[in-house]
Amino acid sequence: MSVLDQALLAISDPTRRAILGRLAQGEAAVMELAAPFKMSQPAISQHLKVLEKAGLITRGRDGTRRPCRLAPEGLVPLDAWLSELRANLERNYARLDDLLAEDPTQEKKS
Amino acid sequence: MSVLDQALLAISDPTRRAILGRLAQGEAAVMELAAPFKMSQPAISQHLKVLEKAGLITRGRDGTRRPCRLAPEGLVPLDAWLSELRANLERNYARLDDLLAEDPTQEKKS
DNA sequence: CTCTTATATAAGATATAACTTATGGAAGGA
DNA sequence: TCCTTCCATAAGTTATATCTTATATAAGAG
Repeated sequence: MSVLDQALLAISDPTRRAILGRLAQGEAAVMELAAPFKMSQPAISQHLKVLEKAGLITRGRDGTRRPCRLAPEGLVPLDAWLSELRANLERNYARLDDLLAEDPTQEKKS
Repeated sequence: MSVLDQALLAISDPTRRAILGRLAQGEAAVMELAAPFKMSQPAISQHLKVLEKAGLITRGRDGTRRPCRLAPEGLVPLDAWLSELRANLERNYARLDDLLAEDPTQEKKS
């Protein structure tokens, strides 16, 4: 599974998106991240593992706590994919515009 | 499952991303979309159903063919989420910068 | 070392995703 | 009408995601 697959699969889960949203406001440890949810702590730890593997967060050590930080670089492959998709889309639109701009009853060569 | 969940889950699959990539260059029917893959045609139809439910493609009818088109509006929720995440991140950075700009040995109020 | 706190891991249940093959349906051509 | 093409749906299989509870581990306090 590519890093892009992993990142997209990771953020397709609303719990994990909420976690990232929280981390965008500053680092937080597991208990703090788990607090807003009805889920068990192990469930949150598992979500964090998914986010870490996807390169979307990093984790440190502070005594017994494991503070998590958002890793914005993890979004780069997603940005790149979106950009490429849109660039191709634009090229397609431009091509269609060119076709319409030609006089269809007169011109024939590309 | 929210529309954002659906869109992200949809594009987390490399086959579906490839299909979207192909459609970015212009509309195409199912057989044409299936051609590059080793998968069966029903598998592609199922992927297309996922993309359609996620609002990422639309489908027409042209005789016996079902031409598919990219629906860029389907990416709007994703754009919105990414923007908000980054806006929060920026706010966080700005706040940290402010804290550092204060003289920590002298100032105390926020 | 013992106790506590914070977190990770293991094991297991359940749901869902992603394929397959087989079949059904819709539209056009002969 | 019959046949063919294009595509969708059904049913079944296998893999994986996402929880749960129970337990292990890591680090500091006393």
